[in-house]
Order: sequence, then structure tokens, then C-alpha cells
Amino acid sequence: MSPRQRPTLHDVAERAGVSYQTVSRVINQQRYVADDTRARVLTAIAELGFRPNRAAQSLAGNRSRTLGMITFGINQYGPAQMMIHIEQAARAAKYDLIFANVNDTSMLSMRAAIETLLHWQIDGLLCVTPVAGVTYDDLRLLCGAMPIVQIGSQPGAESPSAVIDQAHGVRLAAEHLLTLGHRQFAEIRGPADWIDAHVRHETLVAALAAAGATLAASHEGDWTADSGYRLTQQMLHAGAAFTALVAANDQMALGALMALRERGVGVPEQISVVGYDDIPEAVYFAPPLTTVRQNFAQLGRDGIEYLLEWIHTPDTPIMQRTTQPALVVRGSTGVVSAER
Amino acid sequence: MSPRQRPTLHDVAERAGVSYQTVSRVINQQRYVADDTRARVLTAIAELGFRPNRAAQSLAGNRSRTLGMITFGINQYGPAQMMIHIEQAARAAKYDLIFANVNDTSMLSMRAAIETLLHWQIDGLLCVTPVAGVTYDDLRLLCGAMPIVQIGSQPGAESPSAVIDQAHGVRLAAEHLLTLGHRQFAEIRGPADWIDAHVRHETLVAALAAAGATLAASHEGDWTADSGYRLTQQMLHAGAAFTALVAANDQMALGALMALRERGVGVPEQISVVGYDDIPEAVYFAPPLTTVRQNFAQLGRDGIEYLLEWIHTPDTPIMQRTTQPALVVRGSTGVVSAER
DNA sequence: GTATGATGTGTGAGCGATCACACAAAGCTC
DNA sequence: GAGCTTTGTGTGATCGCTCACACATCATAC
Repeated sequence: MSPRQRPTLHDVAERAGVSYQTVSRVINQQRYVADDTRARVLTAIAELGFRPNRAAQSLAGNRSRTLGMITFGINQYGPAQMMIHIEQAARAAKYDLIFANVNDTSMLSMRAAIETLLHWQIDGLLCVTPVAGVTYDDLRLLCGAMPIVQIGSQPGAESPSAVIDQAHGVRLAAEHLLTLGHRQFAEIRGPADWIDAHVRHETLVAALAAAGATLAASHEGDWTADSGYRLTQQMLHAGAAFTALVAANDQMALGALMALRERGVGVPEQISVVGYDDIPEAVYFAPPLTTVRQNFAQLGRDGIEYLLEWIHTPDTPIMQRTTQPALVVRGSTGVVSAER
Repeated sequence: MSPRQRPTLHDVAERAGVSYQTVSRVINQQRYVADDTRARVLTAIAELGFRPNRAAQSLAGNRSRTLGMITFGINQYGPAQMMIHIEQAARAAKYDLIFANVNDTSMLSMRAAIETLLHWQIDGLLCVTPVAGVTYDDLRLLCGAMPIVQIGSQPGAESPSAVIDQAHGVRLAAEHLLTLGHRQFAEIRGPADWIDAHVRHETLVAALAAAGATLAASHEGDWTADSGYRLTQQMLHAGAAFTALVAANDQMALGALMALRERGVGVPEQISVVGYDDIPEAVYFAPPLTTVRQNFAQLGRDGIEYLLEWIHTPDTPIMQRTTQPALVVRGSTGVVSAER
């Protein structure tokens, strides 16, 4: 009733001529409220512009209807994409999201970020940390029994997570190139501590070995177009013999295309290039990039769905949800040239 | 003291042999605590793994040390970039961030997003909504006296905001092209309801008029490379006469480059192209893109600094902080060809 | 030696909600 | 119509903290 203050449960109760508990029942959509009482309360809420105080709710209710999210690298296409869809899914389920972005995935900054979130009595935690280093067990230790879902963890790990089947994606790309007759490959990997990058590299090596193809060169980039450019220059300069170049993401492939162009190497006539991710711009590269599409939106949704399920059904089994990537063939790959 | 439960202020107090109030003083870094008492409390906190409950803090303290952020289009380079720096700056100032992303900027979804945030007793609101429609007054109405800062609002508006001087950026680009001898221009604008897009368009029109140059064609894109591609095709097909193409962002410029390439038009020999934003990939376009660099990191920091200042000093004057963009000249622009 | 201020520390109330009850009134059954 | 369940409503305690005090203690001042 105070003049400037935000109205409380009691103000609403007084106005509607009921007890505060009844108002609480209405806003929590519980049973056992007579229809006309409910209507009266609802009217009072609207008239007063009442908004339940989340802080008070989570203090008293011992449950905050809030999810924590740790992110890494949201300036990248994938993570940003996931973030949007996670937020959307959370809000649809009436959960709020509070997030902390880490700039490196050291245990130290991860711990700091998680601490931040744990101050709020979050109901669950979503970890979008595609880098090895902090394991599920580490998280478990910090968070007690709270539900945690990792997005993009070690494939096959016995921990609650949602992942994209990177090995499958790489195999699609490799098969595509092998079918086109390529036998001499070069690779621009992602950073070694990124789980996906590691898996893709290992899978490529294995797939090529199985097909009797050679990996003439393999360098580690940092996901930027810049690194793709420099490493490709380097490989060309060193005279590496390859007809197919596999880049671990589209940006690095973009850099590679530039290096090849500058060197007068025809793509795909002399060298085929494939990327990974299928960022929206990939269609407009010169030439349009053959790449592996990852459904980040689906990945994000998988993760949060799992988390919510776990929160509502505490005995939800620990599992890994897997999404399949798809190959998108465009102009940067072609039949291997007769000789080289 | 309960076994499984998280420790509270009282548990810490008991262990340290002081009153709960003293513990509160320690965690809030207030004066008037003896050094050895403080040390004893700190030890107890560490031993118990005590973490103050933010919900209780904001309930009792009437102030949440939490900022709300409304975002739009965080899958785009600029907004994502800002988000990272905003989060970082907030955390550095010991504020938590809770955010809501809107997928359209109708009053309806904006209101819903803000409502979500207001449930938390946020201390301030940051609106990264680069689209016209929701004005500062609308926000004011929803939020009462709470500090609000808009990022990317109408330039010159009498509202608390941080912006990049789009007009300046466009003038830099226009002057650059005019100096190179260009007199016949084409434009691919951004969506009309985006404030920046509107300003850039108006400024370009004015700048060209002042220089006696013509705008042969101007079409509205949707920021995607795809739209840039299609609209350029369209202009070429229609036989528009221009030697310089100004795109409202780098992605649309990328699409334009593709359309020109397909048509066999040399860039920059026959047509010069400039973009806007300077995304990291722009260097590796074919040819490398001349563009206007926006310092999104700075913009984000400006916004949050302003907001924090306002929170701490309520009589902070209403103003608009402006950051200047810079022209980055690369290979996509050149001297106008002799004739055309 | 009493007044005055700075420095420490403890007590009670209350933030705005939820939970666990208690209890009244109605609708069944037999 | 006694006894039960279902439905609807209200009361007290409590969540974990901060606020506004009250109250010591010690130094310095006059």
C-alpha cells in the first residue's frame, strides 16, 4: 500500500479482499481457488500492476525457476546460435536465464563463473564449454547435486550432455572427397584443446588411413580466417602435395581460399576445399564452400530439454544426446584433377 | 548447521564465534571490523564453503547488484561482440547479468522481456535494441525510475544512450569513393526499421547530393549475404549505371561481390564495393573488403559504464555517448575506371 | 575526570514470498 | 444424519539476509 513502492502480495490481497495466501495460490496456478475469487484476485493484480518478486520467491520457495548458463566464445557463430535457442527454450518453459561468459576455460575462471551463478539458487546449470579441461566430475564437485548438462563434451562420455556427432560429419566429408578421387589430403585443424577439433582430427586421420589415402600436412589453427590463410600459405610454400584441403571450420576455409587464390591455385580444379559449420556466409565464398552443417539450434534445444527434464524428474538417467550433422556440397570441391 | 544444506550466515557466525551481523559486515566489506575478527570470519567462510544467497541479499537489501539486458539479434556479429564486453564489464564491477533476447522488437515482446527482468529487482537495464519502435519513453513507463541505458538509439536523442556515429562512418566511406572519382553510386540499405540503417541511408543520400553525385539505385536488404546477392543481381539485370556500391554491412557486401563475380564484373576495376562493420572475415573476401569499422566492444563498455555511473550517482545527467567509426581501406575499392 | 568521538560488536525487525498446517463449508456415501 | 472426502480459505513460521539501531570499548580532548 505504500505510495511509491512496488505492490506486494499483501496489497493485492487487501484489494481483492482475500488473504495473501490465496493470492499466492492464484499466481502459482494452484487448485482449490474458487473461480470468482480467482477472477477478483486477477483483477486486483492487473490494477495494481503487481509483479511477484523473484528474489522473495526463490528465498521462500527454495527453488528459483532460474537456470545458469556458462558460455565460452559467444562471438563465434555456433555458440551464439546455441545461446539464442537456449534462451528461447528456457523462457518458453518459464525459466529465467542468468549467464556468465568465460574467456578461457581454466579451472580458475570456470570456478569463478560457476560461483557467480551458484549465488543465485539456480535450479540447473548448462555448460557450453567446448574445451577439454573442466570435466563433468569437476562440475559435480562444485555444484553438489544440482542438475548439470554439458553441451559439446567428450563423445561417448558417461555424463549428461548433448553433442553433435563430429566423427560422422568428418566421415561424410572424407567420403565425399575420396569418392571424388582425392588421395592426398591436407588439414587445418582446430585448437587441440577443443574437444570437437580433436575428435575431427582423429577421425580424419583414421578415415584416410582406412582408405589408403595420405595426410600430407596438418596444421593447427585457431578458428580464425587469419590462421587459415597463414597456414595454407605455409603449406603451399613448403610444397606439400595435396589435392584436398580439410578445414575445421568455415572461417579457416575462407582464409585458405584466399591463400590459394593468391597463389593462383584453382579451387576446385586443382585443390578441393571443405569447411565445417556451414555459416550463412559460406554460400557466398569464392567459390561457394562445401561444408558440414551443424545444427546448433537443435543442439541447444537438446541440452536445455534434457536439463529441464532432469529438474522435473530427478531420476532421469545420465545419457548423451547426439545430433547428426549433414554434408552440404557446393562449389569448392570437385573431381581430382588428372595429375599433379 | 543442517547437514546437507548450504551453510548460512548463522553457521559461519557460530563457527567464528561472532554474531551474524559481523559476518554480514565482513562479506560486505564494511568498516569497523577488527582485523583478527575479520580473519576468523574469513577462515570460517572458507572452511564452510559459505556463499551468500543472492536472493536473500536482494530481498533484504532492496538492491540486487544485478543488471538486466535486453538483446536483439545476438547471432549477428555486432550484438554478440557487445554482449561479451558488457558481461565482462558488469562482472568486473561485481554485477551479475540476467538477459532476455527478443526475436522481434514489437512492443509486445519487448514488454514481455522487460517484465521478465523486472521480476528480479534489477538495479538497471541495458537495452541493445537497434530497431526503432520502442522509444526511451516507452521503457521509462515500464520501468519507473530505474536507470535505463539504450545502446544504439536515435542519434541526437535526448535519452541516456551510447551510440556509434553512423553518419560519420558513411561520410568517410562516401568521401573515400568520391576521392577515387566515383560519381555514380548504388546502395544496398539495411532494413528501414533499424535506426543505424536509416541514418546511414539518409547520410549517404545527403553526402552524394552535396557532391553532385547520383544514387542510381538503392534497395533494402535484410543484412544477410543472401539479400546482398539477390539485390545486386537485380540491379545489374536492370542495367543500373554505377561504379561504386555501398552496402550497409559486410555480409551484404559479400553477397554483392558474388553477384558481381558471377556477372564477370571486376572489383574494383569496374565497380568498387564498400561494406560496413569490418567483421573479422572481411579481410579474406575476394577481394578484401574496404569497410567501416565499428568498435562494438567500446560501444558496449560505454553503455555499461554509463549505466553503472547512473546507478551509483542518481543525478547523472542524461546524455548520449558517441563512439567514432573508422574507415578501413582494402582491395575492393579503386580509382574509377576511365569510362563506363 | 567527565565529555566527545571513533571504533567495534550485538539485537530486533522486516524484506516478500512459500510451506505446513488448521479449519470451514460443501458434496458424497451408507 | 453421522462420517467421510473434496474443495476453498486463512494463520503462523520461516527462508537468509540487511537495515536501523543500541551498546560497549578505547583513545583523545579540554
